[in-house]
Amino acid sequence: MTLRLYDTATAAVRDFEPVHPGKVGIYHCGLTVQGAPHVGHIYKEVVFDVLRRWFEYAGYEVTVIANVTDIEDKILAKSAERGVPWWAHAYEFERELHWAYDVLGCRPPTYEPRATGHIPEMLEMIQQLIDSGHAYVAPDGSGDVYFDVKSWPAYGELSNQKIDDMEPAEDADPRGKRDPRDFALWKGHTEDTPRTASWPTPWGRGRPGWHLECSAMAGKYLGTEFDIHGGGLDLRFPHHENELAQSTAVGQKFARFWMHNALVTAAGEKMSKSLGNGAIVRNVVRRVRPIELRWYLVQSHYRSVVEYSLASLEKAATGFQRIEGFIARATEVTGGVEPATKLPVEFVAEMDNDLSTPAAIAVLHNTVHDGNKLIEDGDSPALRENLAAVRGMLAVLGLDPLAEPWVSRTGASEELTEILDGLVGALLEQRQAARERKDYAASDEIRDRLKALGVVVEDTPQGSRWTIAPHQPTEGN
RNA sequence: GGUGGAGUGGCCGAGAGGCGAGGCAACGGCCUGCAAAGCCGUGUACACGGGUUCGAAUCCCGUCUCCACCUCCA
Repeated sequence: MTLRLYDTATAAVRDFEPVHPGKVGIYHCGLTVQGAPHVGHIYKEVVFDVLRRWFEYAGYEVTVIANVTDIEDKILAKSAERGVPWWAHAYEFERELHWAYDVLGCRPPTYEPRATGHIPEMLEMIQQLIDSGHAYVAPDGSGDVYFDVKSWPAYGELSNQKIDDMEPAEDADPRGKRDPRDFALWKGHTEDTPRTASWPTPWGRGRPGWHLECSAMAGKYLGTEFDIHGGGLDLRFPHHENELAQSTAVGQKFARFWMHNALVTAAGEKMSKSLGNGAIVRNVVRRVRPIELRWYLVQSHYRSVVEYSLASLEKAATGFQRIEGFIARATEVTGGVEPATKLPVEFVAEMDNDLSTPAAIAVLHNTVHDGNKLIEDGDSPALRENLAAVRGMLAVLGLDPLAEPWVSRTGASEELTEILDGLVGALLEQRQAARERKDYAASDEIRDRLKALGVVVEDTPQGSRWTIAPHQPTEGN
């Protein structure tokens, strides 16, 4: 069974064949660091983190490049509004973004180039495009440089559109464009933006057009032909279309596969359209644990829209707790096992099938179900194998609760955990004594008081065990 | 106007011509002092109208609704 992936450019699932055997190069468009990331932003990162882990499971050496767009019109506008330098604004949200990636258990890319760090590469590319007749300096003296879409017959190939059918931007200022559909490679400096947001070029001072940075950086770090280019579906056009045009116009083969994750909606609308803070990652992880948010996102197929709501998120969290409960109990019974490095064939088949995480998760659930039955007979080789498989499957999704980063985020130091274990243990001994003398009022009171503190007590044939409730109860929605 | 995608049981969410994915919730049972957890069982869902077929959620035709993109977006 080979890995098959959906390619937006050809609108079909096909076998993945690496450019270089045993290696994979992935470029995915990072974020424009203009504001606090919401669930939709983080979805892209989770999707590509799972893809990367899956390639690694298959034994590939993976290089992941994800850019940071740190100079762009919105950044200039928003920073001006706040009265903060644009670079401080960008950096603040770059850090916020990294925090969000990290808290969701997304491993950092191999490298994360910033647009402002690649101006020379962009200028070189612009010159090549001008020399080959695919770009022109605006005749209005603005310093703008545009890509000439009419000069590139393949333009529209990625999004399957014909130039003549496209609706020209209504409100956009045509400035010095030959055709309204031409797009900016470089934007000439204007007096209403800070001079620090401009760089010298042969065509005058200015700043990068949005699309060019990705072409320049993908080529620099992954080569003129690489395996996968990804991003949110909303980037397909114009961003990725334009990247493709630029890069192929300078003679590169560029990406073999284009992968686009579906968007996250809230109340039926694309998340970035619906304002409000409810979906900002930093706020969401106050309601559910980050691992539960990740689980929720991994539960749907990456090409299906995720209709976000706190209610469905909390239900998903309950489902994950079932799995965690099994892992905790099975680990107690077996003394713990390492996650499997060879996963169940059904799971592998689903993941190989264009990352069918929902079906793969069904396999995971079935395995947990079997494990819950095995656990009744105590420790056994079958149970160990089962637990290893469950953890292995979760690991590849970035969700093994006993692996980093989750395991070290229990929130308490080892000393405190020991103290707590001692205290709860003492109470449980008292409760057990009460139960033995059939003083159930006393025994239930201990259990109730612990529960009120967030400590859940369960009686098992092996004795009473306690766990900390996964999250503080939330009131309302 | 152009290009794509979606509508599945109370909820979430796969599947893409024939054996009831899976989860959450609910109900009954087992276990338990009672719980919790787990296990066993309970469901006749595929937007609507036609058609093709022995057989359609899946294919075809038509209709409705929703979403995304068309140079700011993950």
